[in-house]
Amino acid sequence: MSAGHTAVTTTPPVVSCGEAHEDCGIREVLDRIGDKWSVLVVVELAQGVRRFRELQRAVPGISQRMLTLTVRRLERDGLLTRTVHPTVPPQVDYELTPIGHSLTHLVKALADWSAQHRDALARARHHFDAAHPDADIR
Amino acid sequence: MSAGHTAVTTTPPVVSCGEAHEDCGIREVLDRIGDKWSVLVVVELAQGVRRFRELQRAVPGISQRMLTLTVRRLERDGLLTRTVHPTVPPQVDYELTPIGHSLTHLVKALADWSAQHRDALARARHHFDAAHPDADIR
DNA sequence: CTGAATCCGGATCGATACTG
DNA sequence: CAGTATCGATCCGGATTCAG
Repeated sequence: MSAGHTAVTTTPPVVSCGEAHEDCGIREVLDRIGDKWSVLVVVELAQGVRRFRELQRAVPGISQRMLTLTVRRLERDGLLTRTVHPTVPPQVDYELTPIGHSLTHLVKALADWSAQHRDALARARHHFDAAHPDADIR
Repeated sequence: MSAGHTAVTTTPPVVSCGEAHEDCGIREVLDRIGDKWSVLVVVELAQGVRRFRELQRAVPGISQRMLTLTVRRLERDGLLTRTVHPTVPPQVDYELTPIGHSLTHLVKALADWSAQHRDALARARHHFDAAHPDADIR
């Protein structure tokens, strides 16, 4: 056990993945809802049952392909149910499961945080860009 | 087990982006912390001040390039500060700003949700994969 | 209406080598 | 130690077309 230098770390650990950062499970969540469309679909479904077209209209910009993939993945993870009505023309209803609904609370926390710090973030970014005109960050 | 669903018909709109889904600001947040490494870096920095190498060791798997890009972006958004000590060899300290710290609460919510539903998600996925062996979702 | 299949451009990420 | 630069693989996502 080589002593080495003792790092100064006395900060109230709001988050700590057990002892090691070990990922916790944060990555798991973000891998699921961190994509471009999942949360938007979840937000819309938080309002109630939606059909495929309704979802597509409610989430402007999403392509059929992406909507299909998104709802399929959400279904796979048990966050929503997919109900096919054997009618013609076909009708498919999507609805959040209880777990999916519990996720909306998380999304709300995200939205709240965003609303609260949006201005500060924008200012910080503007300040940084002014100080580093030729930064290749973005 | 009480039979019959207790008809949660009227679900309280936990999240709703005003009238239109209009994105709220959820996408903004996810565009920032939804990437592969940001939250892991934030989690590590939640423990205290860290140097570049310390961060890299604390987040196994991250490359120098990705760590550099990640901390630069976080700095740009005002989530952390970067302090260069004019010593030799060079030493650079990274530390969360108050805003960055406030983000850790959000991350904790994510971790909690993940821990709480991880099993259910895994079961749902397993069940789905068994029912759809040839689904091209993943 | 709902969705599958295909093609393709861009973004992301990792590995490696080099610098101060 | 703390980066920067370059390259290539991979993935994500959009547009289009076809099908039940």
